[in-house]
Amino acid sequence: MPPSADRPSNPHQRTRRDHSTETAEDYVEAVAKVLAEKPVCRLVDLSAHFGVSHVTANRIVARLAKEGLLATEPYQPIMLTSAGKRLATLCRNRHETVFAFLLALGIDKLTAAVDAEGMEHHVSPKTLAAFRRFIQEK
Amino acid sequence: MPPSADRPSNPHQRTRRDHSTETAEDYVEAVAKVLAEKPVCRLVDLSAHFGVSHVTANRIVARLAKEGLLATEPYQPIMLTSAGKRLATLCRNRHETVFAFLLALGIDKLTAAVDAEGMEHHVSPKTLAAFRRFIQEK
DNA sequence: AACAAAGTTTAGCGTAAGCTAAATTGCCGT
DNA sequence: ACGGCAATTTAGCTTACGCTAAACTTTGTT
Repeated sequence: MPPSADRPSNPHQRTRRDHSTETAEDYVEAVAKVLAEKPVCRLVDLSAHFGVSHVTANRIVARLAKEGLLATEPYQPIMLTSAGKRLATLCRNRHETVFAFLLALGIDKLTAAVDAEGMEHHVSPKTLAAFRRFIQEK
Repeated sequence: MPPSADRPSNPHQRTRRDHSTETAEDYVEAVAKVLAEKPVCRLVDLSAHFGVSHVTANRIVARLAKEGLLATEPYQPIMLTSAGKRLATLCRNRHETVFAFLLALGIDKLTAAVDAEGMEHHVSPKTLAAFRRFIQEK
C-alpha cells in the first residue's frame, strides 16, 4: 500500500462479510454448469464438483433455497430460480472475463483457471470493464 | 482444521480453501502496518483497523499466536514473530503490486484499493509476475 | 495509595461451513 | 414385491469469525 494512504476498515469489512456470498455465487454457477451438461442437477454432482461431503453441500443448498436462489423439493433434483439463473449468468460472464484476461496477460491455462476461481468474486464492475478493455485492445 | 493442511490440486477444491489463511495474512499485514506507524501494536489498533469488535480481534490474534505468526503476552502489546514478519513482507509486496497493477490499468484509487484487498490473496506467484511485467512495460 | 478509565480477557450466543455415522427415501432388478 | 443400493436427510461434532455483557488488569491521576 502507498505509504500514506490509509487503508480504511471499509474494504476489510466488505471482504470479511462476503464469504457466504462467494459460496452462493460458486454454487449457483456450479448448478448452472451441471445443468448445461446433463438434464438434472443432484446433490452428488455438487459435492463432487466442490470436493466436499454431500452433507455439507446439502446444507449449503438448503441455505440458498431459503435465500431464493435455488428451488428444491425433498429427494428431488436441484433447480435454479429465476434469481438464481440471473446470478449464474452474471457470474459466468464475470468468470469468463477474468479467465480470458489472465490468458491475455500470458498466464498459462491451469494457473489462470485457479486464479480466476479465487479472484472473480472480488473484481468490481469497474475493474471488470477495464479487463474487457484490455482484452479488446490486445 | 485448516483446509490448507492437505490442499488438493483440483482448482475448485483449492478455491474452497483457507479463508483462515486470508485472515492470517490480513492480520499479520495489519500488525506490520501499525508497527510502522507507532511503537507498539495493541488489540484496539487491530479492531479499529478491521472494523470488528475487540473480542473478535482478540480471538483471531490468539489463533495466530498459536500458529506461530504473532507473539503475545497477556495484557501486553502484540508483536510479530520472525515467521510473521516474513509473511507480512510477502503480503505487503504482493498487495502493493496488485494495487499498482490496477492503477496501471486505469482503475481509480478507491476501487483499486477495495479490489486489491479482495484479490490479493488469490493471486499466484505466476500471475503476480505477469502483473509486475505489465507495470514495467507501461 | 486509591480510584477511574482504558484496555484486555472470559463467558456465552449466533451463523457458515467442514466432517462422519446413521436413518430415511426412491428406484431397480430379480 | 421385495431386497438392495444409491441418494438424501438428520444428528451431532469441530473450527472460524461475528456480536454483547461482564470480569479483570494496567496505568495514569489525584
